[in-house]
Amino acid sequence: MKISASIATTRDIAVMAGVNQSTVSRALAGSSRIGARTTKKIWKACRTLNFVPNAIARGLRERRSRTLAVHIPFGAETVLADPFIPEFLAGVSQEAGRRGYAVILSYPDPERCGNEFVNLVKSRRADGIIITTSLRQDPRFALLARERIPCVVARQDVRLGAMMACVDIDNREIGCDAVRYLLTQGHQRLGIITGKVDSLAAYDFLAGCRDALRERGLRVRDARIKQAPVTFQAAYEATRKIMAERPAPDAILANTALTIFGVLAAIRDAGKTITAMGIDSPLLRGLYPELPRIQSPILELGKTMTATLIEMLTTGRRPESETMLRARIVPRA
Amino acid sequence: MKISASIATTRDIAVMAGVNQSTVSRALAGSSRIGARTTKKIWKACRTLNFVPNAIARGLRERRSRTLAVHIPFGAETVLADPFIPEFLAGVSQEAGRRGYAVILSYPDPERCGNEFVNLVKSRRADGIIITTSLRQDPRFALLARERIPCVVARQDVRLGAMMACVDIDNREIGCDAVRYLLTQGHQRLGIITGKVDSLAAYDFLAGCRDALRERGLRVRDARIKQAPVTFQAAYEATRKIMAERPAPDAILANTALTIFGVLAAIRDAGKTITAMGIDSPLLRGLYPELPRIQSPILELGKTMTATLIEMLTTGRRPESETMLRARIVPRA
DNA sequence: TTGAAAGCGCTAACAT
DNA sequence: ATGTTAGCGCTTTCAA
Repeated sequence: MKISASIATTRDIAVMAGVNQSTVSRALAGSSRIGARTTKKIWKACRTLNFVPNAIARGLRERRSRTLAVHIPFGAETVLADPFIPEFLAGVSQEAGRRGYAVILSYPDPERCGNEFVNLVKSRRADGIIITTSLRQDPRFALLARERIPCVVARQDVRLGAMMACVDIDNREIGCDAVRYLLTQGHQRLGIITGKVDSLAAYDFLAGCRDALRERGLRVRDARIKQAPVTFQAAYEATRKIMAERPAPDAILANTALTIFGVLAAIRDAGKTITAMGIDSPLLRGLYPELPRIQSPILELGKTMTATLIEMLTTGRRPESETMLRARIVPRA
Repeated sequence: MKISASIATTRDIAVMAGVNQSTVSRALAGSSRIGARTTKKIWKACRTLNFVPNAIARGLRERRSRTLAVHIPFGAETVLADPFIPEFLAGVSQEAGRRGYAVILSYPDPERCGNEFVNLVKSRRADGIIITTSLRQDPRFALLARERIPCVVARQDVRLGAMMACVDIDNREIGCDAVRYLLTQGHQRLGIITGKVDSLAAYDFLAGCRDALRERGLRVRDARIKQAPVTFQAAYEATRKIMAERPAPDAILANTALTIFGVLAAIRDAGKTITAMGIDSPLLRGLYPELPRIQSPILELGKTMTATLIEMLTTGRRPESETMLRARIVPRA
């Protein structure tokens, strides 16, 4: 019985197949100029020895690890509850796996510095970074540009470094489409709950809302707009305040998967029946199937960011333009 | 201006500090027998050259990558929505980071085979695996044992391999405590919604429920027990069925963070006011602050599994016993 | 206390 | 079509 089934090296394969070690390497890499007979012998040896190539050795030699890091720099409370995260990670993981890349997870540790994620690349553990921050003027971006870290980011108001690409969901369009939809449905006085303005997502979303309001000849200040942290509690409180204003809103719009639940709870507790519209999630769909929703392509976002990063790592150049993903409005049932 | 700030090697440091490359290596490893003056020079050179050690090279030499993989083998729909995941990953990531380990994410790709996670270790990308499956008789376990993969798993009914350790939340205790609590509160006819029996979590949870029922002299069949997939819809339907039975239940208990919402929706739609009790989450706490809840130590589970795996990798031996984490009952507000 | 040298397992340039 | 050889950047004997 074999003691250990997994320490076979290309050398062992070479010995068993009676060829040179570099021939093994070539055969496994799919080089064309290898004899059919030799190839067969090599593959057989691989199977019997249960060979799996040592990715570390390959990485050292090739100077890349075929691994990418995904950094999720939210505040602690959001990180633990946002339904965005599992779906996004699944997208990243699937696309990376399909292309032979592994994924390193880089959560921020609230206790620590928070910039170690660049070291994942500098230490060659990862070839590039996917970073989901939505902060405006995030200091991380200067760092990434300065260190020349290949990365894909959500759209930013900063100049992109040479190895930075942009993929995002078009939040401005979301805001615009959502407001248009609600107005079309006959709603007159909208309440809008967004994250704080230091979030680019909230900023863009609001800009889109304003576009749609103006388009209909409505003054922006006719809408009740509240900016609150992306937590259940904050959204709840903001909604209560909006509902207390006169004239009272007849529809409320929220721009994150989490806050819409705070909105709904506040509406319920006030005993009102106001239409609420928010980002779709399995839970929202289940709890309030009748409500209109914004379907954000989170899985696709993860996949596209990943594909873009790998493309950039492969070609060595960043794409000419940003990629903007479209969300979809799911009308009231 | 430096073209690239991050390709410095120990050799470069050595040249700059005027010492041998191996001296640099020793100094950085914190070897005691290095002159104070030399150490100082080396550190200075590291700072000016912006040195970050190449983890790949070190991994090749040390034959370990100081990286661990976390594998999340749920069904697709659950993976995308389960609030368990972000919190668990945060726990893993924090503990790993604190100990100088990186974390590789291994989601299953529904399209693919699903056993590639063992290759993460065989290819030396990871030193060990954290695996969160809760399936009874999961075939993965035989595989992990056969391949001698160091891993930490949730408690299983299988014999553990030499390098397998167990850390789990005590689901039996949860079931027992929850039923006891509801009975103490004066509820007489419990409905219980769990995942399917092929889930060990559901199995143990039910066993605990039975313990508590018997303890009070109640027959198990007096409780309405429904086993449904861990999805919103399934829980909703199961709850409707339970509520239709006679005598009708006066409290319903659910054992996952997701299903409780299906239960609550069904109760709401039926226009009843039945107590529901489920696993705590920020959303549940926000939406129904008055309900009793089961507080599962998910973050701690992630941390403990990680600590256990690293301990095992360091010592080379698995711990003598399983670790069981306790959940806490949060009473009705 | 430090230097010299070997080698982890792989790829690739150069020979044959 | 295949063999030879030289490293990738680090840790770790073995000498001095």
